[in-house]
Amino acid sequence: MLKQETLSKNQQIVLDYIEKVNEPIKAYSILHNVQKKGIKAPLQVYRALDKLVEIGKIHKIESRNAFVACKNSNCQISKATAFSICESCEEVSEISDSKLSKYLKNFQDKAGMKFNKYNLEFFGLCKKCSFK
Amino acid sequence: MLKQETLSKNQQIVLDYIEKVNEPIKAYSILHNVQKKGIKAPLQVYRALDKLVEIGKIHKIESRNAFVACKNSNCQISKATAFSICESCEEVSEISDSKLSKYLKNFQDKAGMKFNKYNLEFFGLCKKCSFK
DNA sequence: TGTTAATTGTTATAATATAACATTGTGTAA
DNA sequence: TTACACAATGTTATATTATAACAATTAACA
Repeated sequence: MLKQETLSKNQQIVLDYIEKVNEPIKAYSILHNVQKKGIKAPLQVYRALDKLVEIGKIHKIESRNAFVACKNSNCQISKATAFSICESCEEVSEISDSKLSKYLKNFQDKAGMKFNKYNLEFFGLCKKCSFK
Repeated sequence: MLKQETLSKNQQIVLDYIEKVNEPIKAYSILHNVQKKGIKAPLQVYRALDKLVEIGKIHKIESRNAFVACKNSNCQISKATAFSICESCEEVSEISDSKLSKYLKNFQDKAGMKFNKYNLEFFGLCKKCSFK
């Protein structure tokens, strides 16, 4: 079988919802919100999430156990992710900085380990929150 | 009250164990292993973990929900963490690379957000596993 | 010594995620 | 077009990770 070109029903339902809310959202929150579409159980959501992460349509914000839609149209950098996270309002935005990604992709640790993936999460206060 | 200089009893028990195992370990695994020391409940472990993370004695590997002792003696960089993670054997090592940390500390995103903390996790195969 | 904050102990429960198994759908090649 | 292989689905149960709430105790220090 060739690499899947179209999403399955559940995958599409979950992706549609994540793209609609446009902010990090948790698995059980997704579940509550797609039940009207016929998805009834956590596993149905988690399986869709797994696949969507795998193909780069969404990313997991590890420190928050939440998922966001990928903002890099064609998802070429799904194995090289960076986010900024406001510790006050929890706003998350994906960082697309070619210098940063180039730097990290080429990073070699002292043990000579070759990386094929990384995830970077920055924490701080967003502009709005830093003036409060 | 001044900043705490000595660890509390539970904090010390948990830290001792984490330092002894010398690899990432999960909260409930810690719990099982320190029950002989009188720690009975998850909360006792989680509270110790929270404090130890806060003061930089340990770090959380977010993608694995596991905790490791900090390798940087005086823990000055506890707000700037980087790890390499082998996706095969799950070996984790802390990266201490002053160029990398300098680069990331000074990174400015396009929204002008000022960061006070970051966590970076690299994934790949360690030397041993890449020859299997 | 009185006050405040940190820590502890304890029970219960919330939140996140996977196991196991039976069934159905889909692409492709004989 | 049938048979195969694999992906996806549906379902129930359960595992794993983490916090809420509240009472009691301990430690620092003005």
